[in-house]
Amino acid sequence: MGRPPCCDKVGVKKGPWTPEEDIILVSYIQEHGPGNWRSVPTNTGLLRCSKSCRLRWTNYLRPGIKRGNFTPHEEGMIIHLQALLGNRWAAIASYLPQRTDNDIKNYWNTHLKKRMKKFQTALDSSLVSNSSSSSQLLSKSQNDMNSTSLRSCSTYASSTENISKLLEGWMKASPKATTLKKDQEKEKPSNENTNVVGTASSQFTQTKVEEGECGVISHEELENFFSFENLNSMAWEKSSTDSTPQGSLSSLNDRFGTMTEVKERSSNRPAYCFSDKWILDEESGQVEDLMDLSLDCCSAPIF
DNA sequence: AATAACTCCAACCGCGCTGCG
DNA sequence: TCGCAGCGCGGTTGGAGTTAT
Repeated sequence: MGRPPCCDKVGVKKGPWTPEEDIILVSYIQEHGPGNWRSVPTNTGLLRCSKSCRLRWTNYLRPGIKRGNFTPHEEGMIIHLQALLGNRWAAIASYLPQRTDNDIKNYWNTHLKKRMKKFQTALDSSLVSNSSSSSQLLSKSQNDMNSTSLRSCSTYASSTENISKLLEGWMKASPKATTLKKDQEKEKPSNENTNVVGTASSQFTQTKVEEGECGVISHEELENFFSFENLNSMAWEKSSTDSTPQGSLSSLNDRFGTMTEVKERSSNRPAYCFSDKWILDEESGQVEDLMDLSLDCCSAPIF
């Protein structure tokens, strides 16, 4: 039943990629550009399935990928976006242009989810006892945040970075790359914030705009939705109910209908929807504001 | 020093969506 | 309209590395 695995073929290699394989893949993509993954294994002689090639490229070899060292700001973005979008890692990743969905997903699962859970427990007990230990909580949580974000990453990543750097040089020189860049440029909304967010973000923005995700939502509704109370309750809901996106996403759906419904309802698409703007605005400091707000509101930090 | 327990992340798997013939 | 191929996404896993005992 179901589709047979794409890597079922005998002779298809699995497991970690070697630098040699990376070079072969990168060279091929340099020549032909990313895409048409089906033909990659046959044309390169790599004993990998197309899926594996695509994954390796998108998650590690693609130029411009930043690895390890999530900044507190990035963490804040992830936490808010996760609360807002649920486990839609690709969507979240589009707001963090240098991070891959896999990276964000891993980081959430290994660091942030635990921390949120831990914090919620602490918050619950502090609310019950109505103690005034919030400042201690804050400093501890902040220390935790800082120490984790200072951690570095895998060993092979460095050689991957080298390949990426080599590739960046090619991206600048290659006419294909220029075309690609142009295409991405076209997707950029004409908003001054875009220079911060980058192409991946604009891609998502466009996707969202195409979906008409926000077109029918009133500004007021969204402001209510993004109010601290909602953000917080969603975040806590989320962190306490395993990893299903239902908590926050269903909140969204309850209020605004499913993506499909919204898509169906909307044909007039704003260049920017409110949630985009809100998130983009975070780049200029709203995350910090919200964090401050959270302290004021319930005497307890988000992290 | 040995090893058990734990953490982290690269890679895999399966499913859904989309486009095409 | 249907079936298939290709691609993208999210969940899960395996194993290397790290820490605790």
